[in-house]
Amino acid sequence: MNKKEAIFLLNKNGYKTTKRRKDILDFFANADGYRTAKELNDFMESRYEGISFDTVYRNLHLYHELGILEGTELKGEKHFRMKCGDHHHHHFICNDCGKTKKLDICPMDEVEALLKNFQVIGHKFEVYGLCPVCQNAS
Amino acid sequence: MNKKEAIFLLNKNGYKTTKRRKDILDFFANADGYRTAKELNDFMESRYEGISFDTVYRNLHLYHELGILEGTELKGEKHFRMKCGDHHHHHFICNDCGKTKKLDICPMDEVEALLKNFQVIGHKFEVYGLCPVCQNAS
DNA sequence: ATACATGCAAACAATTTGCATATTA
DNA sequence: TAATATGCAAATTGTTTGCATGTAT
Repeated sequence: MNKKEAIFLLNKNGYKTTKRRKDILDFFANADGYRTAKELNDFMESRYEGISFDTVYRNLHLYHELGILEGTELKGEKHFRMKCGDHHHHHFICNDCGKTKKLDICPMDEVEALLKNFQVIGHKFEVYGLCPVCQNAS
Repeated sequence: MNKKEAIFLLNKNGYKTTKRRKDILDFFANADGYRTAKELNDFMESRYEGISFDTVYRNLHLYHELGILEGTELKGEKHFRMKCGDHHHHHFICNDCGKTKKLDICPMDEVEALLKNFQVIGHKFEVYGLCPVCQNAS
């Protein structure tokens, strides 16, 4: 997902492209990894005098609903990143900077065979650690 | 982990075995799956007039710290279950009842090969869906 | 012009803390 | 009895809502 596609999705669903919404997309486009509502709000505060947390939350929720962002829970906090929608995959996620690396492995084929009488609806596979950059920093 | 081992761990670390703590262990021993703080509190309220949420939270936190319980985020809420400590594995988790089925597959061997310059610290692999019982119920 | 978006304030929910009292070892 | 656990009330944090005003289409 990139900014242009996201704006198309917004308009298609009857939502307006405001300056704030575009800046939120810029933030995630540059982030290249998982970010919290707080981090986004800090960024937005640096651009707008008196922006409020509700705008941040409302738009995070909207973007998540529209499939522009995907969310996960890291270290007890909700994190979001731009959804990468090409094909199914999982991520390595850096504990320090939140950046991600795509993992082109999915264990579900093997697993489904073990779950004959169970209805599988979804799954989560995430690997955590330190990326090369953050290893050197610490 | 069973109740006896948990109490041993409590004492070993200088914590006392109160009636409430034993009941919390009973709750998780019978649950056989993931439960929320709210569900535990409801159970405790049925046994104690005027028990307070802080006792529940404090003990969940303590048990988690001691490795008696393990936690995960399901449907936006923190859930806990008795830790099963024999050998490394993952779980199928029923979206309805929270019960789990052990999955004796771990995809990490394959994955580590992809992460040569990354320091892997942990991982999460969970499968969600409906167990046979809950499929019939709905 | 109309409908949607935002800021503000307030509400709400989940979780944590300080302190006096009660309980365990 | 000495140290830990609990209940209560209040504080903290994260998130959501109603409403008047502002802005995009």
